[in-house]
Amino acid sequence: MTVRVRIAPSPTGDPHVGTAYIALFNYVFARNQGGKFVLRIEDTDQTRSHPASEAAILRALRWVGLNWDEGPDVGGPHAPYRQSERTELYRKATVDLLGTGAAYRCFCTVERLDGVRKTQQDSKAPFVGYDGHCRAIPMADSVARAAKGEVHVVRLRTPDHGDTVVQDRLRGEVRFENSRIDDQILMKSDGFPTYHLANVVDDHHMEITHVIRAEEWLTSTPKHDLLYAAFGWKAPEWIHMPLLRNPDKSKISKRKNPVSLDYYKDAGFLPEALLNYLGTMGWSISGDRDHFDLEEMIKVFSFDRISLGGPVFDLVKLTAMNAQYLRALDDAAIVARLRDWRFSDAYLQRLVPLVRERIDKLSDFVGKTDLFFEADVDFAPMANSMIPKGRSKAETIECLKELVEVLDTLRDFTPVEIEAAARAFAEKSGWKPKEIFMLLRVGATARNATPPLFETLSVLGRDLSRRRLRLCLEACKALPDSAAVA
RNA sequence: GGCCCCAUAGUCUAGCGGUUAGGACGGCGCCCUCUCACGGCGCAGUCCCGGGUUCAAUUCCCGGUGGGGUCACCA
Repeated sequence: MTVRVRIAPSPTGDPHVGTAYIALFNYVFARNQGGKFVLRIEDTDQTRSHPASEAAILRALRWVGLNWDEGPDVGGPHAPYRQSERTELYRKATVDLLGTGAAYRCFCTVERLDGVRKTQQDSKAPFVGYDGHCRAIPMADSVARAAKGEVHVVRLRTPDHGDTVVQDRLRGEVRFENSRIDDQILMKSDGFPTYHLANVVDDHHMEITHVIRAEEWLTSTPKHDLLYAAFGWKAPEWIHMPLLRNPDKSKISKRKNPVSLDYYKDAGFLPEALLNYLGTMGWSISGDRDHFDLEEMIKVFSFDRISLGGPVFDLVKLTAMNAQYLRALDDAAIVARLRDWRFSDAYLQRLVPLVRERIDKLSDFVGKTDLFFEADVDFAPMANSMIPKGRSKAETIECLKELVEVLDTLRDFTPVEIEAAARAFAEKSGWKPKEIFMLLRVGATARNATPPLFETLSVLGRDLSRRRLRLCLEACKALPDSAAVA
């Protein structure tokens, strides 16, 4: 059997805890079965792919112990693994489908599509999706128009009647009415495939037998089954894992939960504790135990022990589990972990330039740099200085929210880039640069006096900065409305 | 809104027709102790509701309710 592990690197895409969660189950199942895994990198096109992000995701997965450099390994024969390097395959597949009539060219404009969708939504139609406008274009016309260079996409012709029954390993039969399945776009007008096409074509050529992915894909699975059928290929076994949730039960998101593996690393969580914790999300090793390591999980793994209620990712419980792992380490091991984490020469050398003028004795160092060695900081003592003079609580909250988004869009988290973005934001928002800088300082450090702001943010990194800004935002919300200083 | 998935304490879960409904986190209390932690012990707290099926439903079926997902030339 062969399983695939997908990673989707985007310009600012961080290694996501959800990616690790799904990767974990793929990894464990494959190792349990003595199977193989194929890594697939879903860089959709030139504008969105980002090599640095790709590397960061792989590094983070290795950090938690999911290592594709060892073991029953990456299926070399199926290279290349980047979607952007497999376009010829998708093109050929599309030609095949067009030839058999299983797919057709659609020349509709985006405007027309938007109009159709709006009409359907406004009239509360039971089906919202493509209306089949281009289905009836005769083959000869279709070919001629394409040859003339007319812009078009390629859609799958889905059946009008009957049902498509998806076999899900965890749920059994899941039935969908064909009349409600959209004529899915396979090939975009820019010549790149959609996920649906690339996914099916790659999984087939890479001889994937088991697809373990998140539940959010369940409703598009009938389209994938239909696509396999159109090609005359055998579909893999589908296994849809429950979705990790925020405390409010919605799908886990960075607005409500730290979601980047880099956050957990920076905050000083032990990778084996994080992995163990993820293993208890929707899966159990037995009735009275929740501590286990990767190898043990691999040895006894079974899908029969999956529970389908979406598990809430609970930082408090993760922290408790981490504490137990930490205590199980001997002193020397903890020293080694500390070194790797923040007490490396490399890290200290980043800190020293920031504080050398601020320390009169070596012993001042710890007091001046403590904010770099903390993860979540306490805003309670800052209650009186979070809201800038002359600004309202609501304004401050809104500003913090937008600042987080600004930081999220930065490609490299360098001081120069951060400063430029902060100044640009000040210009746009009508806040004075000084005000923005102070808000950023307080929000990211819970302190009024710090080393130079942009260098500080850069060293802290995107994930710690974001987390602290969010915590500050929450602390602001908890303030009485009268907290603003006149 | 249509479709799809799900439902055991606040949270993660065990259970797969008959159990005092088990474990973990969190909470509370006690013990240990120069403090604080750690550790140990204990307590409180759960089968969403309504119908069936059955001698017997947390467990099986149906309906409701609730939560979630999904309805893009994103993945």
